[in-house]
Amino acid sequence: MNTRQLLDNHKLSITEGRMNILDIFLQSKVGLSETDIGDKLYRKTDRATIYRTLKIFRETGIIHPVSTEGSATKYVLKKEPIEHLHFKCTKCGDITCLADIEISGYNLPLGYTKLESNFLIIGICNECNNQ
Amino acid sequence: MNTRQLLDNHKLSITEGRMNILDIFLQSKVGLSETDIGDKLYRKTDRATIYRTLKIFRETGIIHPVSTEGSATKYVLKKEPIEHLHFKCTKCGDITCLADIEISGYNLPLGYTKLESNFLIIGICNECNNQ
DNA sequence: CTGTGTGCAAACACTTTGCAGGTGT
DNA sequence: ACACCTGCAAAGTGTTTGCACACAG
Repeated sequence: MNTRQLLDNHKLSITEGRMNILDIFLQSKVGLSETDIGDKLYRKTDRATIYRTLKIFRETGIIHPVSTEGSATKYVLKKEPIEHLHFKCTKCGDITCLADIEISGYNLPLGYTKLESNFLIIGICNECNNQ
Repeated sequence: MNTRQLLDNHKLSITEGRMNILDIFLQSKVGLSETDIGDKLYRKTDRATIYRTLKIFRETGIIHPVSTEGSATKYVLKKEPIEHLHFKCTKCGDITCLADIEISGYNLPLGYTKLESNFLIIGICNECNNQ
């Protein structure tokens, strides 16, 4: 998936800054916060700009938040709309999508409407367990 | 459930401040943040104290966080250890436990260990839908 | 050319920390 | 009496906003 294409699909103008940030998401397997992104850009991009970009990416559905546990909000690229788990490792701090695990078998009470969902498991990841 | 008893069960010393805060949790059906609690105490209690109390209640397992979406962390009393849903209404902002809905039917990948979990649905609650 | 994106600076919201004095056991 | 709780003040993060200039379409 190409960054230009992705921005265009979501009707966003194509700027260098947005492509850089999108690139970082495309290359990351874990959830990213403003700070994570700023670091990877060697802080050459203003924080306000990154926050604004994250907001727009979120609103247009390019990314979605996976966790805010404890501190900054972390985001990942939006995958298929299947409900799936996110996993936060308390040792390394990384947040990953367990996209192959689908959640099912629940019904909301009468009168409730679902817009979004976020299923987070907190624990120790495979890599940290094998150390 | 009595506040004194509850604090004692968790080996916490019984102070007026803690009983007040615990009372508020016992009487609330929705998740509460520091600000929510401070307001209900007419801001007679220092913010730092409330934050410290929330931290201790969380560490001892009296309460657990249900959402931080957008802003302050909200907590509810810990119920049975069954995994259940939390629901955040985007209209009224309230967060409630859907304690009668149990989540099941998923397995973590090999090597992953679960410590905690937090399943949040975001949408419109029954009351807000009927307005 | 015109609207939108960006950097800078300031402000705001949420949370934590050190210290001195007060309270629970 | 001693440990722990609390208030106060300050500081530390995370995030948003107004404005002037720069850039994309």
